[in-house]
Amino acid sequence: MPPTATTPLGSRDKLFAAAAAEFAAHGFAGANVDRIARAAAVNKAMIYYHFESKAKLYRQILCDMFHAVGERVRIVAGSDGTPEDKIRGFVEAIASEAEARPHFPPIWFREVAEGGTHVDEEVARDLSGIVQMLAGIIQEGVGAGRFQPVNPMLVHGGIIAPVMMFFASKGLRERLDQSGARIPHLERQQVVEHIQRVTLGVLEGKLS
Amino acid sequence: MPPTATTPLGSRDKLFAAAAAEFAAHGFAGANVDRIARAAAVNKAMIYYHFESKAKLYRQILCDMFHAVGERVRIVAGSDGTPEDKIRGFVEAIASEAEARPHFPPIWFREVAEGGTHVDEEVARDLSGIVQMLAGIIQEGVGAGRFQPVNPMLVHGGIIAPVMMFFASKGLRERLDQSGARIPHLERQQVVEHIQRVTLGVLEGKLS
DNA sequence: GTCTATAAATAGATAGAC
DNA sequence: GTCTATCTATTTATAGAC
Repeated sequence: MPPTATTPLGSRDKLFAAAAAEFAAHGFAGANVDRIARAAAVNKAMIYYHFESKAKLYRQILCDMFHAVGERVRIVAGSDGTPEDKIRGFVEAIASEAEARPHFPPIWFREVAEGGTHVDEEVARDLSGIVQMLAGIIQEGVGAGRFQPVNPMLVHGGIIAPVMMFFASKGLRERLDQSGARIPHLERQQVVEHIQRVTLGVLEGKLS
Repeated sequence: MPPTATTPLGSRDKLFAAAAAEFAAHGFAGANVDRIARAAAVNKAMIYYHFESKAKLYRQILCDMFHAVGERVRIVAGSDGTPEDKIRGFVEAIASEAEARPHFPPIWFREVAEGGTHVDEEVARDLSGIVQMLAGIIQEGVGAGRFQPVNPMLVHGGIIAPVMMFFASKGLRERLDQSGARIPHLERQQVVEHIQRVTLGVLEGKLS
């Protein structure tokens, strides 16, 4: 049972949240269970009581992350809007999931860098499901004569990569700012709208 | 003196190459100096002889990486092609640097995820220099009446993110393939040309 | 469910011979 | 420049009391 306004966070949930932040900031290998326990204000032994090991805890977080994104995308793909609406909805879904779980973009970047070492069958299904659903939206648009056929992986990369990069690089951009680098500022809404427009432009064949 | 066809790799260069691969695969914290030494077929103590510490070795690799990319981009920005040529050249430069140094995309993703913890002043200069040069190319195109003014960071993210993602996710895509996920295949050239076309479309105002 | 104390393994780093 | 042996700190994990 997830915590609500009336049920305070139990030790399990507090550890889960602290671990997500720790893994995002330091990666799997760099994450420290003592630090997780301290941040959660829960005894370290509780990690092993609830999650069995650092690795299983990490996998749990990965699973939760991609399951949530998959569900969110499923709603968009299954809605009754136009293909254009669904593309916009897909971009917005990824962005708002990234915002709701700040650990999502950094953990995903690290997982990509690591070649998906920790990606088990369940996560793999969620991941490919997301691509399949995007491919379905494109197919729908093509069938309706509104989209050009474009390799779904090109479209996928054109959305996921910059959205994740925007959120994951927040810390680095601030750091560069303080180093005196005059990097133009970016706003969330600006980025989302840009990617929506570009993706639709690609699919509607405005670039040829 | 860098190694050439006639000068075989010294222990320093062998360690450098092995370390780059190790950091790419496991991250800074996850990298293991014993493994680096073994992969380089060089004694572990030589790491400390040549580089002083694991951290300094890592910074050296970061520096080298961004310095090379910066130089490459400088050549493109300073060439005498049209702004369109330079945009295409910029994309190609990033892609071919990523290909020449397979450790570049994964290390960069990890560094972004970590908020640039290991980014020192020198690397910060190279990084912001790359953005400035891209901004300069855009400005040039705007001045010539060929480009619309677009926030350089939007353009930058639209290039760097998907190019890095394409190269960094190679291992993960293979992994998903073997998990039975039917993910469409992507070819390097296809990706580069797509991003070139999209970026020019954005700058030439084809999307409004 | 929670906590203390500690086992057991790993890994960064160095001394010192050659 | 290279190598062996080793020191030391860190860290995952568990046993066992409450």
